[in-house]
Amino acid sequence: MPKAARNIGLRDVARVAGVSTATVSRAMNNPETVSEELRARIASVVDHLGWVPHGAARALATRRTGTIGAVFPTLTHGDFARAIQALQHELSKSGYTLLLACSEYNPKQEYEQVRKLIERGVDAIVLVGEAHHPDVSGLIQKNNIPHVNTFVYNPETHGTCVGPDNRKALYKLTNYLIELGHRSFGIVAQTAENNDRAQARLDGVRDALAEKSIAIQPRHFAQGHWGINEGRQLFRRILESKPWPTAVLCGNAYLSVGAVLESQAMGIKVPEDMSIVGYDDIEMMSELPVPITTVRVLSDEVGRRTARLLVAKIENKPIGLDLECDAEIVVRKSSGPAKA
Amino acid sequence: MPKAARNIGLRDVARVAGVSTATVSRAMNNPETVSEELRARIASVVDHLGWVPHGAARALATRRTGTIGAVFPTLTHGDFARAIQALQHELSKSGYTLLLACSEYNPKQEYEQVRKLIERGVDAIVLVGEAHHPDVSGLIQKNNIPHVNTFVYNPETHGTCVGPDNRKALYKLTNYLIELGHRSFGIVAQTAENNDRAQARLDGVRDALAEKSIAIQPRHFAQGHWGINEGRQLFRRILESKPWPTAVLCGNAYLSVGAVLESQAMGIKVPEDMSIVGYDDIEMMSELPVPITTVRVLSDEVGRRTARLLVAKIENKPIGLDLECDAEIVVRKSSGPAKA
DNA sequence: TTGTAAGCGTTATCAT
DNA sequence: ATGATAACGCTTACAA
Repeated sequence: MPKAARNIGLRDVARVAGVSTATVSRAMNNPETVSEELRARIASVVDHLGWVPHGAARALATRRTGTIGAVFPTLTHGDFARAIQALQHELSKSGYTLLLACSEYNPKQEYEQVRKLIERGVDAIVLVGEAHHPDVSGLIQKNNIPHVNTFVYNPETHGTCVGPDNRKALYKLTNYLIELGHRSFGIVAQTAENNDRAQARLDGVRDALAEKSIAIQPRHFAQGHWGINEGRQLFRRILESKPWPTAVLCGNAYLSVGAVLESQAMGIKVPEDMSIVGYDDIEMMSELPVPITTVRVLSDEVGRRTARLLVAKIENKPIGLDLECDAEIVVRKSSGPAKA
Repeated sequence: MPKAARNIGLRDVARVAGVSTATVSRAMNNPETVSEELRARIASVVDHLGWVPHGAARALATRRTGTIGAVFPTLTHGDFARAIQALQHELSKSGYTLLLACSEYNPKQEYEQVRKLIERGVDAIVLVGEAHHPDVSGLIQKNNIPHVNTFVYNPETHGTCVGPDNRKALYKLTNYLIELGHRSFGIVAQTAENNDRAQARLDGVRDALAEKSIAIQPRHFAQGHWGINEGRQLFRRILESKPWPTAVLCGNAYLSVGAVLESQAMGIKVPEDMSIVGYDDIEMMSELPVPITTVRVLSDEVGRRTARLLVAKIENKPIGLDLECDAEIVVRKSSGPAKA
């Protein structure tokens, strides 16, 4: 147990200022209901004593903590990091603070984190994706906590999600390649395990191909996680035997960077011999010798809108906000017409 | 104001289980002091009622929140993100949660964030660097909160910092280049404004050069922030007029990637015509066609050790831990002997 | 406009 | 081993 150093409290301020505790409290939270004179006197005492209100006590009394909980799969992906930063920035404008946790793509861990966050009394919860541990939604419901699923948009669950429509995005991207004449595709996919967004993107590709009766050969399909080196390996595996696909779709930014770097190392001409496209837009993709065609989602925008949506929910205000974020195809040099 | 839905509380559990509130509390926090029978009965009631303890109330009673506050300049730099993730992971093992804020390299904002964190009752605080707003240390001291400065190591402030010795790291790196015969240096520096680590690194370079009476020509010194594109521009600016330096030191990973990509675009042979080195090690640096020599700091390790140090401080345990993190020079193809 | 006093949901100190 | 009960520091009816 820590020392018993009685700290400065509201009562001390009240005593020194010669007013009641209620007045000090009001002076802090509803200044307009306190006479100017007292307000000034109290302010100076607060300053002089260096009093910092005790959040837990306030939380206990108001039943609100001013704290928002977020569980992200990882913080090291640039898009999540940007979203978190924007989320944090926007929330702090409204006086909220971010309580951050990390699930490491593990649903059980996500559940535990959510539980902990609720215990900490968060006023709302932010998650990524719509696929969660079966008990998560029950937990959130039971405690009656506003929540938002990010990086997904699903018309059927409107109002609870903010992000791009992953399926639609890759449906569009695939059709763009089909229009360029491509008929043979390779996929360097991000594993869809515990990742409904990756799954949705894969579905988008498959839907688009199915409409043209194009099938993907098993040997042209490779799955991995994340990382330039992994992208290289998977890309190489797809090209193990000929004939090669004329277009390769990559599941995320880093996989696509790896694929393009490997293609260069192998002496493949991109896009003349082969088109390579990615998902997500990180700076590197436009700076490489062969800039990479990709889908750009403004992650900061996801974060910002999530923040606004949350605040609206917490404060029971109307949601005047478009919850579907654009997923724009950015055409760069790595894609072109299919080789004749 | 939110609805008044009286929630399930400790008293409800006590009532249903037919014991006192004190016993329930004990059963939760010191199970060994409660008879097996009651413990089981209480556990089942807790489960059945779906009771989640109220953190704020607990915090009010114990004067501890189980929450650690951290203020980082940004979350989008890979090294910070990794450190935060490791920090979070390690802290959660000991039952702590991370309250995260972002200063955006703005000291005043950092101060505000620290203040807010203290108000939220954090048990300890994590900052980056040792240069803070003048009032920060007073605030922390006054509230008697354990704190750690990360990504710095300074023997003079031992026990309050965890990280690499930035000055020493670049002193070593510079000497490595000097030993390769380089005498004319260019610097693509990270601006040192509000960034004592960048300053320390710059000092390391200058100290090493000064020992050999080497001066840097003003036109060979460029300063920027972060980003591949910025690295390109600054690199190009340094090469505006001849003679060129034979070695270019870059202030961070992205600046060095930009420099190397630009050197390739300009047809400069690296390392034959020029050596280029960076600081920090991100995956891309080893995957580029010309892998980049750099200084590797294990940011996860910084995060992990910070967590352990904090927990030790909070719980008044001895610190059995090396607080200086290695900064290892990783030699790759981008550096070599100076051109004759 | 200001003061009084009853909570808010736990923990911890006493007794028993 | 268990129970009563006083904190913990603030907010907020309700009274004045």
